[in-house]
Amino acid sequence: MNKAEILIIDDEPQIRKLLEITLESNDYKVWQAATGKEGIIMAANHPPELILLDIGLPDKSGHDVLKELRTWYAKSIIMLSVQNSEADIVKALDNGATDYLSKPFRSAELLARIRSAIRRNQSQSIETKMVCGDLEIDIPARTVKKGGELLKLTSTEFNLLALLSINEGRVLTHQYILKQIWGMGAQSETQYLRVFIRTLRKKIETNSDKPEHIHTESGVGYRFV
Amino acid sequence: MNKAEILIIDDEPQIRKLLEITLESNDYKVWQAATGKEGIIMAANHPPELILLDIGLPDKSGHDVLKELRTWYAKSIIMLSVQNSEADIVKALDNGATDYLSKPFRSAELLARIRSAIRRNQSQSIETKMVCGDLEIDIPARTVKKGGELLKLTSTEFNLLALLSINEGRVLTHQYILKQIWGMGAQSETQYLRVFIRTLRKKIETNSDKPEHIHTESGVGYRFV
DNA sequence: TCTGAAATAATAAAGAAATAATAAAGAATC
DNA sequence: GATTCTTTATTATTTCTTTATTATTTCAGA
Repeated sequence: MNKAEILIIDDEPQIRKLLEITLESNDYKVWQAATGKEGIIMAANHPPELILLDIGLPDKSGHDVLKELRTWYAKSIIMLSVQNSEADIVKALDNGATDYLSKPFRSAELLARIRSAIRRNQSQSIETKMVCGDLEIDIPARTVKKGGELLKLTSTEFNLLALLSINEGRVLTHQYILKQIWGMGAQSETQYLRVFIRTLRKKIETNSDKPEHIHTESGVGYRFV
Repeated sequence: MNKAEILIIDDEPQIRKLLEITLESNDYKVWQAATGKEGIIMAANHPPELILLDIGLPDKSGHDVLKELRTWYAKSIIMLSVQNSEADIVKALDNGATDYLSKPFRSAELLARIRSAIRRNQSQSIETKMVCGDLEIDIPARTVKKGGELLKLTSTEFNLLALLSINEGRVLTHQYILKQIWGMGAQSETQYLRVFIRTLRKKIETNSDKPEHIHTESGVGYRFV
């Protein structure tokens, strides 16, 4: 089996060294970047299985790097920060971080979180066929069945449903959904999204006035259940 | 197992004596300093697991000692204050104190606070998914479950609960919470906070008249337990 | 340690603002 | 030409903010 590749983006050499030793001795392949810019380039050239990203970078804040990465990088990103910056956590997680770890950290905990994050990457690609109540979604075949009967969805509708269902249970922000489905330019076109959510609900919900699958989180986004 | 070491910085000999007796009989190793200056030197030479710091010191104010310690000392600092000094307490918490106790204090409460503070030293990383009694808070997914059932919180309610729960056991001052959730401009809008605490309690507490999770610290702030 | 005034907190409720749902018509695409 | 997408306008809903009232806590003085 191939070693899973992990990219470390952190400006402190001793932290990078510590992470490198810990990770390589646990059979990961490690890549390193000292600045946000460098990290983004490395991730683009050679997308790793997981990124460890420090919040306090010299060139640009880790939050900005996170946002930039999240425009195209879908796998796990674990944020690292110094102690006592709880306010950063909610922000980072809102911007799409997978998890969060405060420095200094115990290596057992680091490894546990990395395993969990990588497992999540994989489950994303494995569970391509899912059953949610009366709904059956088959992503490779691009089909959706409700109560055994095939539904007719447009391409965009299907992409939207697939995105939501892969992230079952978690809230996806409007921004994130728009970026994923319509690309960078559409991030503020919330109205698009509403219209498509409407047509989707009409098709997949038994009663579209009382949606069971697609829940609205006012001010934030939508959640598939 | 080693005894945890606690440094007391207080000018009143009878208080030091009382603390010494209480703590040593509970299996802590106690160090003592009568002035701020002395305390800083002792802490530097031999960093303890926890510092108990009196706000009213003769040579320099406890606030200054706190600030100086916080430039390098990351572990817990519990402030001791006389009664009727909310302003001091708020100031101390905003300067990075872990907790506070008003003199005279009951020894059971002292010991409970010390245990909680020392526990926090040890688990330095912040959990993004936490279980508190019947509550389950998952920050990345933005979900809260009570007794296994999903609760419906608004965006602001969730942010508030996330902030409180990340700082479990600590008192967060009104000012701090307002700044974190509503931004700089809202620091004096204490009434906002009360209204949101109210709606949160209604949703997460079994009996909102007797809140188990969100405790009020009158004149100071709130504490999540 | 009790008591009452003052400060602080909790609560309810209504009005304002922000956000979301919906319908429907015009553009673009296949 | 039918389907799908985008835009606009309107209505509905949710959330936030403010105000007023009541309850609780704190603390000084007896």
